[in-house]
Formats: sequence, C-alpha cells, structure tokens
Amino acid sequence: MSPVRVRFAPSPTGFFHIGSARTALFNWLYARHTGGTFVLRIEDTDKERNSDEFLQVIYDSLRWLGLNWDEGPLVGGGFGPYRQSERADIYRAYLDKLSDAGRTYEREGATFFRISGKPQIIDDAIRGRVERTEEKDFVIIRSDGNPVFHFVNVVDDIAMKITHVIRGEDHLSNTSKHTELFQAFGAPMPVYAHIPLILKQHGPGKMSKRDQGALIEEYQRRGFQPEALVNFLCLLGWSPKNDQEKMPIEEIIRLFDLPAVHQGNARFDEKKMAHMNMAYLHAMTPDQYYAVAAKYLGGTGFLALHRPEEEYLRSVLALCQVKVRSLEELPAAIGYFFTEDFPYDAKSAEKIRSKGDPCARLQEFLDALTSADFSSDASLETWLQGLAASKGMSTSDYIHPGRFAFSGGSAGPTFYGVLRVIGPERAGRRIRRFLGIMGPSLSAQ
RNA sequence: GUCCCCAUCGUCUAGCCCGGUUAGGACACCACCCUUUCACGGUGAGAACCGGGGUUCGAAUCCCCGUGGGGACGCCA
Repeated sequence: MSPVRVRFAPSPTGFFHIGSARTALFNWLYARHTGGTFVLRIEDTDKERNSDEFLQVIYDSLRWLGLNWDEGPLVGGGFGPYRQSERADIYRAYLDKLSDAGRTYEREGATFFRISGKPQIIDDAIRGRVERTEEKDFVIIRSDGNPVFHFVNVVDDIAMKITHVIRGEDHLSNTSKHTELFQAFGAPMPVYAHIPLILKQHGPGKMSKRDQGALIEEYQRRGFQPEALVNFLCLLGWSPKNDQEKMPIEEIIRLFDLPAVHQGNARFDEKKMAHMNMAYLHAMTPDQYYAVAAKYLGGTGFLALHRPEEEYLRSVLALCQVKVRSLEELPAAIGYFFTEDFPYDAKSAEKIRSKGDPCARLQEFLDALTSADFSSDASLETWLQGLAASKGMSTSDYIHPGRFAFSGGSAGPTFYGVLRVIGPERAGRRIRRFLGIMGPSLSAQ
C-alpha cells in the first residue's frame, strides 16, 4: 500500500473554528500514526470572502495547537503551490481533460459538469458503505471564470496524490459529486472518512462561529493550554477504549485509528474542557507553570501594572498553582500579593468580627512577629503555635484575621505559605493597615 | 420537501462487529473525608441501553418499522 497522504484544506473565510481544528487534528493524528504526510492546502477560490488576515489565523492556530504540516504554504513540498489561488494552470489543464471527454458544457457563462447519474457507492472508513445518487449536473467553473470548490477539491486531491480524505460529516452528501469527478478523470478514489460533527452545548444544531467556545483564538486568548485542548478535542468523537482520558500526545498518536472514530455527533462541554485544562496546569513543574503563567499575566497587562520582581512572582505562582483552576483566575487570585491597596471583602470582614476580637489577636501577632522564623511554612506554624499557646488561644484565632489582613478575603493558599511569601515587612504593614481601618470601626460598635 | 448519516447516564464515552456484564469510566451534580479558608485530592450516592415489532433458550448487542437528532440540497467552502 502506498504511503498515507492526508490533507487539511481550510478556507480562509473566517476565524478558526473548533470543528476545523478537530478535522485538522484527526488528519494530523492519522498521518503521525501511519508515518504518512500531512498536507496543508488553502482553499481560497472565493476571492470575495478571503483575506490574508484570516490566512494568518489558520497558520497561527495550527502552530499553537502543535499541528505542524509536512507540505504546504511556508514549508513547501513537491506538489505545490499549496494555495488554490495560485493553481489556475493546473485547473485549466484538468478542465481540458474533462472537456475533451465530452463531460462539460456551458450555460449562462458557467461551465457545468455532466454527471453519470449512476449510484455512487463509497466504503467510508468510519461510516461503512454509503450510497447516494447525484441527480443534477453541477457548476465547476463560475461565470466569472473561477473554479468551484467541488472541482478544485477533487483536482487537488488527485494532483497531490491524497490517499485518505478525512473531513466533517457535512461533506458526506457532497461525496457523490466528488466520486463522479474522480471517475470522470479516471483517477483512483481516495479512502473517505467522514467524522462526526461537534454540536453546540445548548440548543439545536452544530457549533457555529458565534457560540461560546467555538473559536480557537478564544482559547489562546484565555490562556488555555493547547495540549489540553488537543487532548479534549480528540476525545470528542474518538475514544482510546481503555478509559484513559488525559494522555500524552505520543500515546494518542499510537492509539488513534479511523475505525475507532464514532459515527454519532458529539456535544461540546465547556466544563469538561475546563477540567482537562486544569489537569494539565496542575501537572506542570513549577518552572513550566511559571513560564505559561508569566506569559499569560504579561498578556493581560498584569505584569506592566505591578512590575513584580521575578523571584517574588515565582514564589507567588508556586504557592498558587494548585489553588487556581485556570490562568484566567490568576489576576484576581493573586492581586493582593502585589499591591497594598487591595479591597476588604465585606462578608469576610463580618465573619472575622463575629468570631472574636481580630484587632487584639492581630496586635499580639504583630508584637510577636519579630521572633517569627520565616525559613519555612513549618517553622512559621511552630512559631504561631507558640504564640497561641502563650495567649491561651488557638492558631485559627490568628489565622482567620491574619488571612483577612493579608489578602482582604477569606480564601486562598495555605496561611503559612502566604505569610512566608509576603514576608515580615508586608505582613507587618498589612496588619497595621488593618488595625488603622478596622480598629476604629470595630470599637465604634 | 428530497436525499444522506446517526441513536448507551444531563454531557463525553466503554461494551455492539464475534448475543449471556451487578451495563464500566470521565465531566457535571450531591454527600462525606482531608483542610485554618478556598481549591485540589480521596471515598461514596444518584443517573442510561429512544419506542415498537421480530430472530433467539437468551438482545444494549442481529433484522425491520417508527420516533428523535444531525447534515446536505449555492455560479459558498
């Protein structure tokens, strides 16, 4: 059997859709699984709707997802050019073959293809036998001289020696047009594999451009991990059948195969996507996490605003990695580490007040602070236990007001971790701020 | 309307091809544990074979018919 050649053939007419991403992914996986070639071809025959800006979106999205192409724009290959707008000569030559065989005619300035009208039967690698009969001749060259999708798609698949056409089910009904053309050219038919569609998570129909989570650039912007998105996407319509979900890409490549792809459509689920993303974030080493988190924070303007020292930022991120579910939550979750002007949460304040005398505890805490050992969370814990014991209090009598004074809220990483990272200077300053603001209002009641 | 495809927990799915399972896993939800908090993590609970006919000793699994869902019917791709 000849080596596998698959292609992803997007049209630069819009943003990069999650369904397109999965089609690209399945093609890429099949190429990598079989040791074949993954071709990128740009179907830009519709001049009205194409733009270089969209072209760039395709390149960026594929690269971000890690779906490198072996042949195509920017990388070249033996079957170029890889943009249909540059292949007019090839289409002319193939059109002549059809015309010479008497399979074309003109009407109203457009060139029509004369179908055979015979039942078209394909043995789809995913669907099995599918039969459909094409009933009408169809346009292959528009009256403005530009070739139509069905024509260029088939011509290029022939010219580029594509062996497997892996595409969305929305093309299944078009396939009879395509097989008619393959036969008219006397070309061998590729193996077809029609993958299920991704349905929108709420409401009827397939996922459309306007749906939440439909665009790859959205995930990019929101700081999702591309590996997590790829992992999630391959589980939409395919399964390794062994209950594995989070898998390294090498494992996915090893296990992926066409017959295991489902026939039914799959509904998108942002919660499961978010969970996968979290799993990848939590599995990172502190260095890896720092790299992606710092990059994300840079993009949001957080870094420009607070200008943190690298070592301090590193400590904060190491402390918060397991506490935060996505990079998006980061700015809100770690803001108080970098400013003295963080707000006090009213509800948390109420809770603190109701539980005891936070000002008295924090005054004691402040007085004892110079004797605290900041070398580790454990040494701080020992120190606080000593303080609590000497005052006849429990550590939580200090922890809750302390957390509030340090962060303005009641949730966050371990208290001793926060104390260690912010250090004695900030800790003292924040307690004095708390006493200054909250002391008078408390005694007034 | 015509044609094509599909059908297991709310969702993603395993099991189906080669009939015999307490129908398994994950997300979500709920409870408990862990914990100074919030998460994470752990344990547990609830939750499905679309309906009807066949075939068979026996059907989620094979066949047919309904129903439901999806897609295609452009001088878009």
